[in-house]
Amino acid sequence: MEYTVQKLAQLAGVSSRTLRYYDEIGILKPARINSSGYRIYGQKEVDRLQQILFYRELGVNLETIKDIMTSPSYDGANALKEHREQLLEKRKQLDLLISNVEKTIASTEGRIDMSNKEKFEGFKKKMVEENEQKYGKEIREKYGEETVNKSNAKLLNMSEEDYKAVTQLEARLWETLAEAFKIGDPASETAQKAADLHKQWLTYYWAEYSKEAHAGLAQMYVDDERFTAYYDKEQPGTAEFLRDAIHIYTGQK
Amino acid sequence: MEYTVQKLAQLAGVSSRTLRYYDEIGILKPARINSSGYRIYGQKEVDRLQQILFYRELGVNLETIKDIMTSPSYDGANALKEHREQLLEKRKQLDLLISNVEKTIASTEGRIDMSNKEKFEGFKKKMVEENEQKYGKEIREKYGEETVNKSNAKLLNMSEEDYKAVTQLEARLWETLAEAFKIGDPASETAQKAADLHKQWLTYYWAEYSKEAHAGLAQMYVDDERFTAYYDKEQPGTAEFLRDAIHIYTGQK
DNA sequence: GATACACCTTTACGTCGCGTGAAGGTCAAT
DNA sequence: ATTGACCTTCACGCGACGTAAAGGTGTATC
Repeated sequence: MEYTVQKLAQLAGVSSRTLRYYDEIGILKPARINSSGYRIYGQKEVDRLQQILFYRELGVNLETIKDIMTSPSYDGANALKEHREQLLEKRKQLDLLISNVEKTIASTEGRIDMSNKEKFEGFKKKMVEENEQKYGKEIREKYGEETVNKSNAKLLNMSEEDYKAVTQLEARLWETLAEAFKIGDPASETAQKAADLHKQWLTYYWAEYSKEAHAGLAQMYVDDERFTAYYDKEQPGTAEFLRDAIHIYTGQK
Repeated sequence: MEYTVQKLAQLAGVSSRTLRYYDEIGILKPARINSSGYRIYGQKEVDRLQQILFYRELGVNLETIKDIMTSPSYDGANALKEHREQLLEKRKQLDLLISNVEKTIASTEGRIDMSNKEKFEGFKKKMVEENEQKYGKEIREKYGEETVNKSNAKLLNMSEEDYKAVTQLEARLWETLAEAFKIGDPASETAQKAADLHKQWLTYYWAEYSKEAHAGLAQMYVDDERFTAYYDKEQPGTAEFLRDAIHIYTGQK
């Protein structure tokens, strides 16, 4: 079965403009162009569009969708399983919102008390996800598409549980780093502990860890003002110190 | 408890830019501006922001949110009840998508057959809603904010069931209209039946029906080329015929 | 073959809801 | 006074299309 633009648009519930745009940006090319110059889509494109719409529904931007789906490691069957997991996550968030609105109703009726913080339960999760997407972009600019495609795919799998774990890792990293800085030796046991915590933190963002990449990222913390500022905010010199500790940890120095 | 921009932004999980933008477009004004020119938000604004975020979560554009919330008939407690209903609807749609992805997985594993149409179940609903929002805008341009605010509020309450009913009404309207046109008399029983069906169709979009508004809309069908084209697509002259039938129905002629 | 209508193409400008940054002011702790 | 966090306004840019113009194609009907 073949489809021209409007036929496929109607089938999928998108606009023909969307399909032309997707062709233009290379995310969904037609199977062929007929003698009149018309786009002709086939079964493969139907299935691909479905996947795109799932990613879109999950809030993934088109550039990232394209990266993921053009990666050699992309596997349609696995992607579907991931979509399912993400959709279940999304439903959890929606359940949070439903619970929130029900509590708010009870609160306005004077049945319960509700803090201002609770009033935004379920909305906040979104912001966290957006920040994580943004951070992924920073890494891309430094390390290229291949690494980041993988990390984005992994990123989308991060559960609430993982997120908590990451947050805790980060907190421990800061503590350990501050302590190690006081000791003053990037080779100390404490500093090496910090480097290890940093590695563990990274494994939540990187699908594959390598010492080279770790060392390179540490160098970036010192070379890039924004990262330096971030790490030095509590104690100037922290970015350099962490870079040194990581270089020792990874055997680059 | 009072909040400056960042405090409220953090509480709610939005950006400070968002809050400034909301002030700028008049959707969420601060309680006051302090002597330094800083925006200061209070409890009322916290609650209002929560409502805005619920509407936003439900896909309502900011202009419409503003209209709804500034309408004299706006009632925060009722809005919360509506949010709840809409969120439950949204969950139904999400369940459709989850069901879809599960079926697609089963299909790729060869366990079931799945049509291309089924592959887009759950995505299509969205497009319908978007079209309805757009249509609401058409009416606004002709009838002003007051009527449309109410119709938008009603629009958001439209359930799947209502939607089906509307679709069926529309189908019957077209049938009856075609039949009445053949008879050729806008005063005929059939034509009056069509006008009545049209009224019933309208009650899904208008919170309040009036004969004047109905007659005015019918005139608009003839005056505005786009509506005329829509009604004349199967039989030229249909827009005028329907206008006449409605004028008789509403006693305007 | 001509006509009408629905659909196709490309090009191009615009919209919405912010994100980002610049330039400069304010607050609070040291 | 200094520093760092936060505030303001202004302004440009972005992603994902929506809309329209100008012109070509397919199909049914006369």
